[in-house]
Amino acid sequence: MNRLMKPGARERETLLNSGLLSMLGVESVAAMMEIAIIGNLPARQILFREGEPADMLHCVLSGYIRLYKLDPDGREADVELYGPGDLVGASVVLDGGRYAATAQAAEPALIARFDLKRVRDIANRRPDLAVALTDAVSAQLAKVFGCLANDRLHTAPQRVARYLLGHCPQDGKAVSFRLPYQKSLLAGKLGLAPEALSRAFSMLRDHGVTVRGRLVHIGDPEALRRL
Amino acid sequence: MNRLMKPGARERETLLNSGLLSMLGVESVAAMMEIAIIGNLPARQILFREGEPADMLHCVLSGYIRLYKLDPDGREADVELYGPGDLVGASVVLDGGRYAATAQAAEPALIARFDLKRVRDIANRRPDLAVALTDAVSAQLAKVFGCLANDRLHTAPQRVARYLLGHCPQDGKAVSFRLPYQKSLLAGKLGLAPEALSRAFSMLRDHGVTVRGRLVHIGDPEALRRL
DNA sequence: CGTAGATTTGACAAGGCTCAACCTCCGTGG
DNA sequence: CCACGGAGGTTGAGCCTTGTCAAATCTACG
Repeated sequence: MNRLMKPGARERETLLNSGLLSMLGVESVAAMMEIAIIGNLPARQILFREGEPADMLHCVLSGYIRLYKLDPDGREADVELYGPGDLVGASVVLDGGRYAATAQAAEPALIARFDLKRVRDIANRRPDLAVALTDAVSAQLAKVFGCLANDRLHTAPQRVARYLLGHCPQDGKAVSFRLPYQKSLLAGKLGLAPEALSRAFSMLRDHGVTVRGRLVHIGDPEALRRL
Repeated sequence: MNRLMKPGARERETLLNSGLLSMLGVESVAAMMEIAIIGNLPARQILFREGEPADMLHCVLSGYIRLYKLDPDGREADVELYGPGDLVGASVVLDGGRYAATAQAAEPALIARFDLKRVRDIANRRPDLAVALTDAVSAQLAKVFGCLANDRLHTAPQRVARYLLGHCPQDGKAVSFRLPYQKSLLAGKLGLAPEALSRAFSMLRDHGVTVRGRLVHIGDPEALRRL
């Protein structure tokens, strides 16, 4: 990890808007700020590995962090992709616990780190933090349930269509936007091989979806929804 | 729901050993006991449906509760299977939240219900409850991560082998045991069609696994692990 | 302008779902 | 006591989807 530091004005600002801190009272925010350490991760840097004793909680400030599990044979399966504001490693607020998966910076990223022991100390004193943590983890759980069901119920083109719809305004108008990360990352997030994602995109061409690089244009959101 | 009642001696005993209550101090246990309502569910009874406003937290005392999500077309995908001691619906300790999936008794079951508002009240006063909730939800999150990765990395026979190994003593000796529930439930839990589970079992016959009804015999756990 | 990395495409094979038939317990009622 | 019927489970056939490997392109950025 490069350049450890105390949060400066920029970082405090971002942290205040993060999923966790934004739910806290001023005193808990202050306590968390007190123990926050900002770190700058180069792309591909590992934050922690599956099975290691968990000693840190992380919050993404910018960039993306990929959470994945390894096969005995070395194959990887992504289980989550965290972006700005997300809590990483919340699956082990358990003390004495171990990380359930490996976390890696998918691109250069800025994160805040909190010593897990100290977080628990604060949580034991300040219920608002404990409750906010529960809420954060609950939300992640709900999201993963959705992902699991999505995997089991829908084909690749359907999953991609859903993903795209999730990034559209809900009115039925045509839209364009930029994918927030590489396609290979998106493929992993959706549980697909990159080739399958590519093929899914080309099938969606027949349904009004145009992709050039990271730029996506959706001609008819309603048509996508009908897939 | 049939026969609502205050917990009797039997139920208090079981509750005390549940994942959540066993981590609490005596006063929090008392507070939770105070608001617990015991309910008796016939098989197939729905506890709550996906999308409904969440107002209750549940804890399984006996039997199994299946958590699943529905497709627009009516197909179901199981996302979790809760047994005795497990917390159901923890994915929404969020206030104002909605249930993320539908919960149904897979067989006649006994459960404890807690009013979610009151649980939050207690959690706001007693950090040990808030922290215990976080731990419970974290553990579920870690489990689902495992499930998702398992789905994406392993074939049907491999998933079944892993499941069986998870129910063996870890020494390498041969063992027999009873499946805790029907095969169709197990299939859902593993993300398989019942036919696929059946075929997986028959492939595992070549690796020392014998299945008759719910009785499973594993001749050589080590061989299974090597799959 | 070149190179490393990212993406696409094609050919294949394997894996798992669906449908449909059959089988095996078991409990019920004649 | 036996036939019947239903639920759960197994088996077979065919098809669709997706992972894998290899090669061709493409793209970003130094």
